[in-house]
Amino acid sequence: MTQIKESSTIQENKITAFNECPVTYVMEKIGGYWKPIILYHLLTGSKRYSELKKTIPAITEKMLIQHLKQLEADDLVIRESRPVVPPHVTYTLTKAGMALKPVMYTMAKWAIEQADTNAKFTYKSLDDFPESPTMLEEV
Amino acid sequence: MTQIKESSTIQENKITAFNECPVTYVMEKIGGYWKPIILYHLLTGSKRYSELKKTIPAITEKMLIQHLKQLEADDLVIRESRPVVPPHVTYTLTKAGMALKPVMYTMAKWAIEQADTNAKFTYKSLDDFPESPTMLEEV
DNA sequence: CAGAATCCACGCTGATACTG
DNA sequence: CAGTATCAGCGTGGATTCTG
Repeated sequence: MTQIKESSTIQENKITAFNECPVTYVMEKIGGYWKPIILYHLLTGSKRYSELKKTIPAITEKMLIQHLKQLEADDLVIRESRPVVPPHVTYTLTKAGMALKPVMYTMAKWAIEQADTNAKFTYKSLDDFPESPTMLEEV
Repeated sequence: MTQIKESSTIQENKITAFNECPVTYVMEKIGGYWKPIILYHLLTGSKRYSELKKTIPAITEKMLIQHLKQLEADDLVIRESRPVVPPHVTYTLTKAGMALKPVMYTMAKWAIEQADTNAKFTYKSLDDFPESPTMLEEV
């Protein structure tokens, strides 16, 4: 799954920025084309692998698996597999993953404010965002 | 300065995610190793090019210029150059750039909460974050 | 059903050298 | 002082094929 080499200058700088800048830290966790979308869908509750694939048709299996693995390694999601035939795997957000909700909400709010004239964001709008009473209070 | 080709599948998907997902939209604006750091320093007020370079020693000139140009193209910073010798160029945040403050604050807060045991983030902590009375209220 | 493995193209980043 | 130009390396994402 495309291992990351630990050497090389670019990784050095990545790690440096990662350690120095909390914003970069967040980017590393939820960056990439698909991670926000995956997280978004998991915010509404646990999902099976096939459900995620169905909900995000454009994503390739490799990308879905890869990002899910990264999210799992980052302790943002929990993978539960039942050793049955056919396989049954569900993905659930951890507490840290749930705590991302206000972060993503804040980002989404800014994005929509800045780009409201363009009427973009067919995928997610603030209205689509999963409701949570604690979501705004905790910010 | 490394033009982006408008074709290719990867850019297609990038644009798709960009249009569909506001979180990705934000990432595109403030993503990259250095942009958050640059923005962070500009949050404290306008800076000259040489000041930025001095404050962020690890960055190469190319990366600094490149990211500043992108930030300018994204209407996050304003570049003001005085046609004198020696050149005098200052960079200032736009309103949209200033509006990123609560976004970055929220992200930083999450990052620090998740990683507090590691005592990371020598560069920025919540204490270092520029104070602003409107910052928390608007969120 | 839920992956794993391989191959390859693209663009980002960095190093170095040069300029008005 | 404030940039530009060029070159090369690396990692990421995509397409395809295969498996328990």
